[in-house]
Amino acid sequence: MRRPAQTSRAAGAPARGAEQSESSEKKLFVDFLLDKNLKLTRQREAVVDEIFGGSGHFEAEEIVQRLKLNRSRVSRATVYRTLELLLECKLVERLELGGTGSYYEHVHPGEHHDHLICTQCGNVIEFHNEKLENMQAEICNNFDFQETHHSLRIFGLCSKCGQIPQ
Amino acid sequence: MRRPAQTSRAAGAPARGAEQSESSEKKLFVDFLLDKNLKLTRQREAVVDEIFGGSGHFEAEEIVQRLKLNRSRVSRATVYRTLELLLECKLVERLELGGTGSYYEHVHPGEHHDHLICTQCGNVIEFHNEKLENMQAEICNNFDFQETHHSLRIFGLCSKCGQIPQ
DNA sequence: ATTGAATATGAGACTAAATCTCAATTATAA
DNA sequence: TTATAATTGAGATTTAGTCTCATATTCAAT
Repeated sequence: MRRPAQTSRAAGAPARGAEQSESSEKKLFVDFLLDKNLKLTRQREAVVDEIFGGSGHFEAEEIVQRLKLNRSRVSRATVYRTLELLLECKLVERLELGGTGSYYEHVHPGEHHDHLICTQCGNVIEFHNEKLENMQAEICNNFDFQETHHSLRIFGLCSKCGQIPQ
Repeated sequence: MRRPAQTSRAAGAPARGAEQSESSEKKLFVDFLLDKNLKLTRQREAVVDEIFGGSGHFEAEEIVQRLKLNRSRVSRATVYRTLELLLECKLVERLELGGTGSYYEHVHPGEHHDHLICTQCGNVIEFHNEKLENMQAEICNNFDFQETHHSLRIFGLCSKCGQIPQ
């Protein structure tokens, strides 16, 4: 996986409709903060705006840099701390692409998806399959396991890379 | 996840029967080396013996230490390098438990399993579900994606931890 | 508006995990 | 035995992320 990873949006993981505005998601975050007696600071707001404003997956360091270039000054520590909060309230998911560090992605409420990861070109394809999700729920049930979140990653060669003889 | 992680073997991921001896798996590794014009060294053999001899999941550093204590001297670099080879020939799988580093586990040929990971006590439950695997294969097929491997992790509270009110 | 207390931040030190370097060593085929 | 390609080890280095703690900020109560 040499090239910087890109994201394709697949059927089943459609672009968010107009019924879910960015500000309503931001409100979810603000409510989450209130609920935990945490404060809405300039820095947290900047991080959230940056993440909700972008698309695809990103590294924590990328947010640090984007903030540095574009607008407010937010420290690395605060970016990581805010990402933790966003993970907790499920507006962001962590994604390990097989390399060393973690990627993150903004997820719209109730729109979880899984990933096909091309180990050749780095392309990441999102998909969602309800039957798969249901079966996982069933398995959890069998084990009396209370799921909070899950991650399914399928690694291999995408349609383009699969055609080139290895 | 505070305590050192432990592994439970669940139904569907049974203990290996007598029909698959450790030495036959070692032969798979040796053949893999030969096939790639790689050499069977004392160090590689020591790493493989250590891994095939143990059970459950482990960190790379753990193997470095176990080798240091028990028998031969093998450098950290060589342990990591040998793990890469074992991943490639699918005798070992990498497992990210949500913390910083990676875990590995010895997998017997054709016996892949997935994981339920308790974020409270660190317990890791293995499971295998053929229907789930088939559906994944179908999804790959739909995307013309050639899978090499996959990883499904379900995080949450195990039956014990789920009973304790949060 | 002011105040106070709890919460948050930033700079940079620190840690952990993994990779890299390259001179010296070793396995294997001829 | 020899040639050579592959391998190794020690430790430097990189990377990703966490931690510390003095200072600053938020926000509810006044």
